[in-house]
Amino acid sequence: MSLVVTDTLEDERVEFTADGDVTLYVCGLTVSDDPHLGHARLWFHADVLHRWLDYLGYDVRHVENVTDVNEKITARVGERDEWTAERDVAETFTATTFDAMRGLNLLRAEVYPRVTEHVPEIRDLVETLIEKGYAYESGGSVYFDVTSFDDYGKLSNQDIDELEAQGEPDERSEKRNPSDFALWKADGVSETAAREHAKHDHGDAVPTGETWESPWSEGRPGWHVECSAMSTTHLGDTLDIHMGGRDLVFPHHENEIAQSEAATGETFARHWLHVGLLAMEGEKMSSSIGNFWTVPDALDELGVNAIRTFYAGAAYRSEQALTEETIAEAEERWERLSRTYDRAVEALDSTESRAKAEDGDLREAVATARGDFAAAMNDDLNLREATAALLDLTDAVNRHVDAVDDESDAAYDYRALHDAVAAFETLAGDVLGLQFGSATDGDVDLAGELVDLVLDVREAEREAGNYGRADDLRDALRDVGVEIEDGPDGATYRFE
RNA sequence: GCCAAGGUGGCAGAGUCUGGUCAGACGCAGCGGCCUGCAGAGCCGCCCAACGCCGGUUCAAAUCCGGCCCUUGGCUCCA
Repeated sequence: MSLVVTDTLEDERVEFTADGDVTLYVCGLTVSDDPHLGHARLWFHADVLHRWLDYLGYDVRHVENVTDVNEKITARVGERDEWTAERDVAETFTATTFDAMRGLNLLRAEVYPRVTEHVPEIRDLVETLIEKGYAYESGGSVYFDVTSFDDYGKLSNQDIDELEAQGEPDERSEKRNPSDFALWKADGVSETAAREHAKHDHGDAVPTGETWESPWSEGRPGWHVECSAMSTTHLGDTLDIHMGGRDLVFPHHENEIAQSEAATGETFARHWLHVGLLAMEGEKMSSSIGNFWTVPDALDELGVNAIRTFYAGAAYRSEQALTEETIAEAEERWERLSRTYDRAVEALDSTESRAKAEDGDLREAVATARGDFAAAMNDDLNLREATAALLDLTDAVNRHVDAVDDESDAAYDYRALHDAVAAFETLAGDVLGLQFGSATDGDVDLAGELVDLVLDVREAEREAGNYGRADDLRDALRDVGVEIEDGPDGATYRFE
């Protein structure tokens, strides 16, 4: 059973194969603002792919770029007092991006290359393209001649003759063909661009951004060439997997292929995986239209596990709807997994747990869940099916624990529960990146002891028949985020 | 206008490559039951019902072919 993925270039499902190493390049993001849940969807799916490849035994070399040279970044210079240059803005949002990534429990990439660090490699690549006849200098800028690269359009099925002119009017006049794209741009950011993208009024002090020396002009790298230069620098001429948002297929990824393959003569990426966009109430999740939910806000409100469970609710290649309903569903699914995990661990630790007890149904359910999970993951990373396999296992665990609780002389099947817990930890934990168990820091320990005290009081009230008083205590605890559940062996609680 | 991805039950979301075994699994919402002082959690059962529209091919079409409608993304550096 091997991994099958949907490859945009082949336009079909293909079997993924690689020798021991896998190189994975992900088009990260432009650090011009706080990242939102749309960006995080790509990160999540790249992360789960990375985790699944790890699980399959590959050695994954994962690189994710950070674009820190951009008109939108420049446009924000001066918006805060400490933002005196493009780099200041970029540093602020690079930091919030890394915080967000850590908060989402993403595996670290091997490298997060930044454009500002790779200008020499970018210049070299542009020079190579000029030498080989694929690019030309014009007015201090350098453009890629799309008619010189026969395969141009193969990823997005674009026809050069059908494409409309790209770029500003003054840029178009410098180009040989309307669809030629810039590899190097003379001068800094234009005043119109800086004003257009700005969220504040620049007045007379319009920032122009950073510029670098080059054989053609003092200027800035083009918008597509950075990914070609950085991926090749860190992962070599041919990538195993290139991942990105579907909105980048054209022109960004198309242009990356043209630049890289023209320069090296090698296949740039063996597989192209594109993640569908996140739709928020029918609208694309984008900072430009205002319905904007940042990762830090979402982490505060929902927590990492509900967010990751939400993303696991739809295939990477499909669009996914972000609505109150779909978020609520994800929270329920996560709660169910988490509660069952806690219940299994508790049963495992209890004195009712026996090495010789045996529940054949539970043992079979664990094996089935593992098999179904792997089959779903290999089937183009079908995360909803994979999660369903885990939820089937929750049924079996709960049935087992219920059955034992109902009979005073029965015992938990230690071995089966141990297997079930291990399956949750490996598949939901390691592969899906969910984090079981509540925090165990000092604050929570103290809170737990206090809750126990309140529960003792409540139990006394219940025994005295003062149910109204008992319910008041339960409601009060819920108000501060502690959920009480009465069970056969007394009340248990969970921190929400 | 051109390119791309989609349109499946109340919601969400597989299946389309390889026509029949699947209109599947899981979850949410809803209904009934067990359990419970009540609630929650958990378990069991139910949920009559959906393949955008029109035509074609076929013994057989969600699936193949043709046309049309609609949504989203891209063609202005946006995951």
